[in-house]
Amino acid sequence: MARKSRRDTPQPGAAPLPVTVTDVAQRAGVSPITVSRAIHRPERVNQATRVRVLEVVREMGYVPNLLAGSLASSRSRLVAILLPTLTNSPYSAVIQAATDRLTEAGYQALLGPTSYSAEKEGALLEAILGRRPDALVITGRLHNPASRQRLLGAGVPVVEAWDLSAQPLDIQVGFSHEAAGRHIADHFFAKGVRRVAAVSVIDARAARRHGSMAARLGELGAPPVPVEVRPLPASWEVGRAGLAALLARDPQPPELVMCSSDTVALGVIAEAASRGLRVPQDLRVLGFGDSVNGRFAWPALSTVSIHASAMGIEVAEALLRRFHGQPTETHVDTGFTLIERAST
Amino acid sequence: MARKSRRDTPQPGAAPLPVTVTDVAQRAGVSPITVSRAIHRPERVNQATRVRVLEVVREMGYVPNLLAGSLASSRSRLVAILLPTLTNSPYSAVIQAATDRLTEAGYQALLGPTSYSAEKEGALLEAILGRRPDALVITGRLHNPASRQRLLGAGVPVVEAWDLSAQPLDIQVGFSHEAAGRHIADHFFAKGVRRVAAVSVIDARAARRHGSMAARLGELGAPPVPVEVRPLPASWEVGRAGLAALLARDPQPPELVMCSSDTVALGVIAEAASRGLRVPQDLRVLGFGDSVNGRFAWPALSTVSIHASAMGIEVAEALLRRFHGQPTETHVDTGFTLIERAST
DNA sequence: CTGTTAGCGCATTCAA
DNA sequence: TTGAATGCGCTAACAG
Repeated sequence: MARKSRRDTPQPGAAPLPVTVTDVAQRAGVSPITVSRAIHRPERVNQATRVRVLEVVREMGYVPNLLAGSLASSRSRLVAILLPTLTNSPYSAVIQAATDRLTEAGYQALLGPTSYSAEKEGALLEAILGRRPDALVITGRLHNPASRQRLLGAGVPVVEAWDLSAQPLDIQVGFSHEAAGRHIADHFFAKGVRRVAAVSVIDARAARRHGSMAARLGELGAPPVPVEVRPLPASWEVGRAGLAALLARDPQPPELVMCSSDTVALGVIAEAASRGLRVPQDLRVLGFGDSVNGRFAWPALSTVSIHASAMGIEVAEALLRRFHGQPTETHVDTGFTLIERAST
Repeated sequence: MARKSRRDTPQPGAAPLPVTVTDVAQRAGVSPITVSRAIHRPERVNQATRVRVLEVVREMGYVPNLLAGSLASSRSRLVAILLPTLTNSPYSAVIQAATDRLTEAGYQALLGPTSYSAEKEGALLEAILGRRPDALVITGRLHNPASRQRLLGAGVPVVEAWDLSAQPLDIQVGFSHEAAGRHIADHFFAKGVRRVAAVSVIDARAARRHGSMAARLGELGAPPVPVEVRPLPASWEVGRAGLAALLARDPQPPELVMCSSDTVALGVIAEAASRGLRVPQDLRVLGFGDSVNGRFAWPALSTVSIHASAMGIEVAEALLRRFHGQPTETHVDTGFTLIERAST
């Protein structure tokens, strides 16, 4: 025979069974569905009934089982967010903001770190899709192209956050690296800066930035931009060695060094200091990301801020609109801001 | 009448319904339970059957609905991890390691940022418990004491990660701030260091560390330890102002400045540099957390490393043991290591 | 080794 | 405004 309900014969020694709608309903003298409504659609329940039911809910410590609720309603109120890693993620501020907003709206974030082999990425995706999230947010890149296909087939809204690229899966929220590069060129050219160099780690996005900057400077008539590219990870050492290499090529320091990140920029500043070069008088330094300054209060680092909070909120808002059946734009540019501090 | 199955009359225009066990079972010519077993307990299924079923699974792109599975089995394979915030969390490395290990073992991490009002913390907990996690991991502190009660009542294993405190909820994995303080005292005293000062943000844990260090130094016969305590957040500025204040009190620099974090320590180093004090020749500087060096390759910062990865793995292992019904220690000390770099 | 039966806890649908 | 019946998709328990 099949199993009998665990609730039929309450074992004395057994662990206390979690309270269910039915338990609450019995105590309150109503049907289970009325309890459900009292919680989720209070306006559709008679005031007196509602008060009584909610009182029982409180005193019994009832916590609705969202697994059951999700299964029954086919809405999990779960938004899965893929990110490369929890530590040192440039996306964490975006994710934090998105999570906050989604939480307000009654959704929960399910975070999935993808920084494994492309093979394990598949397993992760499977595990995530198995929870039937109402949407997916991707930050960083998917290693496995098959994963993209799988997402498309899942019939779930997908937001790609951070940068705007050519092949959107569904919704994109981010900024344009090319626009950032051009903006930097225009800004400093207008200030009279001509001789510009770049120090960067090996990174396709960083390359798009300094590539666009160099191209724009070329259009404006500035001299070519020497670029020092060095292997990951981004560290102070990259900046130090980068500036050293630039100066080895040409002893006259550039007027501006554009860096692939704030961390690298700090290294450039350190190297400049050790050579007696004053920042910004002798050498301007531009970082990227505004990820360092807030934490370390370094006054001499200019940077490009990418509006992480605004971006996260846009991610959430776009999804909420989609959930509510409202029309959704597929391309949200949250822009960036060039922040000048003492160094420039 | 009650609703009819959505599957009864497949609407032509409707979204494609997700594949279910039943769909797979029919195609493979077996019963649903056999499909379930082929996936989760392959060893209990005939080789030929299994191969055939898994083939159908693949070709139909079947992704098991974990909501339904969890509901039926009362095991969600979800481990909820509470953390203060995603950004700049000192716990992120611990969480990353724990998540990795849990993922390997077939569990998923559900992250919940608690950095809201104590009131919202209750709502977050409710939302999390509603997913019926198999365990909870807490990093940082719960704002609301009522939350602790709620957790105890939930009948779910709880791990408190990071530090060892007096009142364990269930399992604790971490290190002792007092032991760290004493270790620092013993270590530097043995090296002949006597005049020690501390710069710290307002933080109970940091206070436990420098308090223990000062007490131990007192026992050893060293002079009293002046302490500069400043408001959060921890920044370079704290370290700069802290050292300046110490030197204002006593122009002769201490032999060692113990800082509440690496960030603060970098500020002390910067301030020392600006005053022409050599680190470590004139002044040794000790940070805490080893959170900065890996990213910024700063060679002159000694620190206390708290073994975040090991800690995260211990968190996961403790839970896995508990899940498997094995005896669980309630107090795992993952220790710390004093890392000396050029600055000391 | 495989199948049958029933139930996990809730929300949807329809009826009263 | 409230309730009854039923199904969401899966797995535990037992029978064969």
